[in-house]
Amino acid sequence: MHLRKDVHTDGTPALCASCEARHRGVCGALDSAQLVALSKVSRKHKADSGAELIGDSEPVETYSNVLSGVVKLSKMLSDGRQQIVGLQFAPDFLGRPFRPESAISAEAATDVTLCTFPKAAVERMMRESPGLERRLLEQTLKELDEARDWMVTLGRKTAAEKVASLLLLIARNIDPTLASQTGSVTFDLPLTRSDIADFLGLTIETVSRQLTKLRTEGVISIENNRRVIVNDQRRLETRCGN
Amino acid sequence: MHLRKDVHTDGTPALCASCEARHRGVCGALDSAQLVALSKVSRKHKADSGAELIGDSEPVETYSNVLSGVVKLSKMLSDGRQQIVGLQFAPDFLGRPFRPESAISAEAATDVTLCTFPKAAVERMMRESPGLERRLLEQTLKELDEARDWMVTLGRKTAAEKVASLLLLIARNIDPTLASQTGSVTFDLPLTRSDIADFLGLTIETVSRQLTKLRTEGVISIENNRRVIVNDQRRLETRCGN
DNA sequence: CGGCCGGTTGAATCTCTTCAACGTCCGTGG
DNA sequence: CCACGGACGTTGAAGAGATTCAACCGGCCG
Repeated sequence: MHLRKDVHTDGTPALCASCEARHRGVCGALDSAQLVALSKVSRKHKADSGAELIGDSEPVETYSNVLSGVVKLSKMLSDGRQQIVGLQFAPDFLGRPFRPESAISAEAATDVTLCTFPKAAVERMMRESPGLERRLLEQTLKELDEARDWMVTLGRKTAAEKVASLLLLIARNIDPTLASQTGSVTFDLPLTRSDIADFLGLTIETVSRQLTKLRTEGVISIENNRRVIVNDQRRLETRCGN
Repeated sequence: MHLRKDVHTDGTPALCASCEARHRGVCGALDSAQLVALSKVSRKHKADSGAELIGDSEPVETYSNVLSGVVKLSKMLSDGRQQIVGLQFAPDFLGRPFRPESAISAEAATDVTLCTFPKAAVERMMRESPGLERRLLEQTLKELDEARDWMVTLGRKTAAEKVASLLLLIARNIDPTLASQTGSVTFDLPLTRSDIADFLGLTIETVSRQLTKLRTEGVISIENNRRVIVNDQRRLETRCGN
């Protein structure tokens, strides 16, 4: 492993010292002085799995960075049908700039750690620091790319391909250090079968059947219904239809 | 109708004088001097229906504004299955900042008029003018909202609801002056049955059947396979599942 | 212990797809 | 001028894939 000087270390607030959002997240656009200012009004806190972070069409007074865990973004039709429209992993930015209220709801899929800022503070900083706006634009473009990728999955893939695609998506995001490995990966599913169904546009029964199919075919192993071992990522990739 | 002074009229380049993108599009963020500078390197031109505007994973040297017509954005799986992931109407901005190549392909769904700029010119202007970056962020957020809305349609709606949703989407975008009217709307479908199928994640046969169903039920009328008359927008809305 | 939640599995059902035939429009060329 | 072919669209019948409904299992908590 190659060691190098961390250019961000000097004068960094304690709160931010070990924060991933300062490197790969939006806070990476801020200098020490700005970090100090923002850290004064920010709050690091935990939320349990299932906690509602942003309610549908409810005024939002804060933005957050996801520091650990997984947040699911979802939309619902009036009759209760639900669709998860995105998953957020550390160090994603959570919130919808320029809108008083969100059109989607955000819920903790697992226990999560968040760093939460008042909306006004972030927006003031956006005006002062074009770099922050740039980062936000980049994150938004990334999310747009992901959303469009997922539209292909939803519209054109079979149930088997959908499930394989989701496993690969999670494997690649849950622990980014293992990203695009070729070998085996192990992780705890951050989603229930019901969540998975809502993300894939399927029913829980179909999800269950496809998972057991992948298991009996030796592509994955499952322990305790939640822990998944992808025996060979490449083999999983071939089942994604891409 | 209320008349008011157009604050943008002074010193505007001839090319931009009547351009919708100067009001509702990204160019609205630019002052006269910037418009003049940009107009010197921009080119207004037409493309026929079916023309490929941005190829999949092909380097992109330009950005464009859509001035008239409809552009479809699509992605394809390796075996040829296709999904349209977005439609762009005037005055949408076309292009993917910060990426040397696009992950999607853009094709003229109808005859279109574009105003095209060199990538470098826009990016320089983005650095000089935070307002432009802001506009771009807003457009990107709008596209993200639309993409997520469509994910619900793809994942959770029935074929009938999908077709109704698409008709409403087009009715609301094709002529924005008629937006959210309650009465009847008439327009030419900018998409073939095949395009519609690729946007909705269906087959052309299913699309055709659902359209005839809407027709026989009196919700819409169809002339020449392309011209659609929505007899009552509210009745169409009730069939969208939202 | 009993009930509930999350998950799995089986059988019947249904929606959408697939395959095939047919109709219309339109430009081309004999 | 009309015949031909292709692009686009509609319709019908058969088939597949996912859903629905139901039963069942194991773990957890009051």
